Amino acid sequence: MFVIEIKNDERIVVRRASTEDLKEIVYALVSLVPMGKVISYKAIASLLGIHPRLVARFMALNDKPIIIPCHRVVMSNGSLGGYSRGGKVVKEKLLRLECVNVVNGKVLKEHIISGDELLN
DNA sequence: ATTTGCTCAGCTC
DNA sequence: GAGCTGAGCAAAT
Repeated sequence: MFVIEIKNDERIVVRRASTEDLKEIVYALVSLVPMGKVISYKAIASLLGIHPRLVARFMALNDKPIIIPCHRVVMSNGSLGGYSRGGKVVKEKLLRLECVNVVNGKVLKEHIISGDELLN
């Protein structure tokens, strides 16, 4: 993954994406997930060619708790995964508020979108 | 459904 | 630089 940067003097530089870059990109992607849908850590990770755990880490760091809907990111098998602010219980409640069905601690398949669908 | 082994970026020392 | 720790994954059981 690379980023293209345009400097003030109009020079263009291409460099490998730094951790900070990736973090921003991940947040941007997550905020694209619509209400009533969720996406997996893995889907995001494979879009960017990074490890799913790194995506999870970025969620945990989470600068902007409300603005970035990290509750819409779940495990690839539908299990909830974690949530730093209140745990799974809160995460599940938030999802329910958005009309996402959670059964036995798992999000139903129909709500899970792929990376491709996200980029539509 | 549950256990097991793999993973790799970040954190700590 | 080496070792530990996960908001995970996938295969085997």
